[in-house]
Amino acid sequence: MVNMDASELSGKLAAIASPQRMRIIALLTGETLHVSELARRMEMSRALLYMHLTKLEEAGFVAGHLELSDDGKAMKFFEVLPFTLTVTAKTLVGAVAAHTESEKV
Amino acid sequence: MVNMDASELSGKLAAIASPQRMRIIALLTGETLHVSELARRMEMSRALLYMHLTKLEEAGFVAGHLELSDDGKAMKFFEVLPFTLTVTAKTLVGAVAAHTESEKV
DNA sequence: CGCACCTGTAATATTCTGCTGACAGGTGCA
DNA sequence: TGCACCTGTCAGCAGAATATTACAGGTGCG
Repeated sequence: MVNMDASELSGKLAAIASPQRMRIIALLTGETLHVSELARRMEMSRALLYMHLTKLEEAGFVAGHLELSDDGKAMKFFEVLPFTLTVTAKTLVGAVAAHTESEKV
Repeated sequence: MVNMDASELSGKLAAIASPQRMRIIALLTGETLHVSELARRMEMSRALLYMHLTKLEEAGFVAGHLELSDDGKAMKFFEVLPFTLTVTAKTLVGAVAAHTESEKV
């Protein structure tokens, strides 16, 4: 991931910019939880949580995988993927340049 | 700026997450421009540009100052402020903690 | 069987952003 | 006086993001 495209960078930043999603990552840091449990701790509906998790997963911040518990119940666990995102003016210049570059058909 | 509050961090990220605003910073990097000129290069209305500039200024990425041109016309110039924004899972944990902390009345 | 868990999604309402067009005001110059 | 520049703001609208409710499906347990 040497040079990030403007839209890609924008996607990542937007995904992480939401306070709710920041909380999700904070909760999942150090501890992997399944969706329902996470929903309880976040005090939000599962439907809404799915929306947030999808965005985080698309941006590459978290990963989910289905697991069978001891008593045979299917549970989807989510974990945070290690990441470091650094943004400077220079980064942005590069991203914008890479973007307009890719538009040259 | 040792520890950033969750809402503050969210504000900064949201401000910089927009492709349009990324372009603005890219254009202003190395060269300070006045509003009307910037609007022409961005190919957008001044009203819209003001909205973007306001967000960027509130987030601390750019700064604007009024200047008198040689022929006495008032022109508002904008420049990018040097910044480095690094986000990791740890950063977010700290931001969220700082935020809930500040809510303890 | 009924109950308590779980996953997943569709339809819907609500709130936030981005954007346009129009306005009011200022200066210099022919 | 009229034109070409500039700054600054407000009303309004379309679309995106956010959030809720409601549904359909599955498993184990008493």
